[in-house]
Amino acid sequence: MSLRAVLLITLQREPGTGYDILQRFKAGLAHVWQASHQQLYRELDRMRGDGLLTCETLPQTERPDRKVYQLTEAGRQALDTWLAEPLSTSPVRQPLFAKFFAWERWPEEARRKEFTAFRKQLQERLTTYAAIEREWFSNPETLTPAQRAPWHTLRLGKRLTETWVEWVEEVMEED
Amino acid sequence: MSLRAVLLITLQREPGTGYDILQRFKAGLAHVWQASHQQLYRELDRMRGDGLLTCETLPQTERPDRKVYQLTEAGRQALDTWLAEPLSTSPVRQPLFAKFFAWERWPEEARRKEFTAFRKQLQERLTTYAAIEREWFSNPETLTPAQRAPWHTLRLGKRLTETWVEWVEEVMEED
DNA sequence: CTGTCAAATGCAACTTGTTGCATAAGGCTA
DNA sequence: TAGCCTTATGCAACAAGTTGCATTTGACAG
Repeated sequence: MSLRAVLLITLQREPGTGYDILQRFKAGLAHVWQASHQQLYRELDRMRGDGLLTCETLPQTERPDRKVYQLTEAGRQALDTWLAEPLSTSPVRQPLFAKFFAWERWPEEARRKEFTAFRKQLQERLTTYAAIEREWFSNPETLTPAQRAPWHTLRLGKRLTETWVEWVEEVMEED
Repeated sequence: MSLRAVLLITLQREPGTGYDILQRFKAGLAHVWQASHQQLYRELDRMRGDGLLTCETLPQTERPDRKVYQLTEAGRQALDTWLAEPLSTSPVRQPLFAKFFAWERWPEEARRKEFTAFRKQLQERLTTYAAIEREWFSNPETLTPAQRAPWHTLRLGKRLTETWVEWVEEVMEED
């Protein structure tokens, strides 16, 4: 259901095509949700089938046609219903932690590589966050509550990632 | 693949039945991996089919039979292969963040309820962590590296959860 | 002039995870 | 004595996510 909800949210803010949404996923929405183009196109078509979206095909010369999706009244209602009901907790799945539980069989070199690569990923993520913050939230005091909300999510993402980095570095140092 | 890996790890430490593993999942492994009994039984049977596990049926009077699974050599090898190769990054999926992106349509009351329930979950998680810490890691200095590793995962879990709690409280206060 | 990238869409097969239901016997509680 | 909990296993249908492949045109690099 959650992919649906995310699509309802982005299309409610602004109608668009599968490709558009993919770009949004790569930009600011990247720390909220990620999905492949296959998944998007399939889900959009299903949502249209379920009456949550309308689809308008804009023919283009020199390019494949664009299919612009837009919320219907049923779509807006579905979104409101989803917002109103509390989220269920998602199951814990931490493959990295699993490796820690097999410490004896985990070769030292592989371990080091894993930690290094992982820290690099985390630091790249921090760079991305910083870029988003600069571009969209340069002065947080002037934001409206609705604009402030996504800023909060970014702040948390940053703090969590920092916590991860500290931890990996501690583990690496000790190892 | 990761569920497989987790099963290989737990069964390598000690052979057991699907039900046993389910209990381990509820106890110390709960902050690493969670899965339903249906998933476990199905996966165990497939792994046996793939030659990673052997299965011995212990008949019990007055109870359904127990099927004790144990790693084969191929199973140990599969585990080592998995440990040696670096983990791929898992896609971001944060339904709560998604709601923040629909702030205007998210009714205040639903928001408050969500935050309160969420904070409660986080605090319960912290309680669980504390219990695990008391039971298994009461004096960390005396641990061997292999015992120390899962303790690290617990520490990170704790810190991340604390970060979440701080954040939710900030957001609640501001809202 | 060949290859790759970007724009734009999609199908098909597969794996993974969820939900609902089922069985069977003993113990415990109202 | 009826109903639920625990032990112990599973099937079947479905939903969600992944992987591999395919199409069309223009632009740009080597």
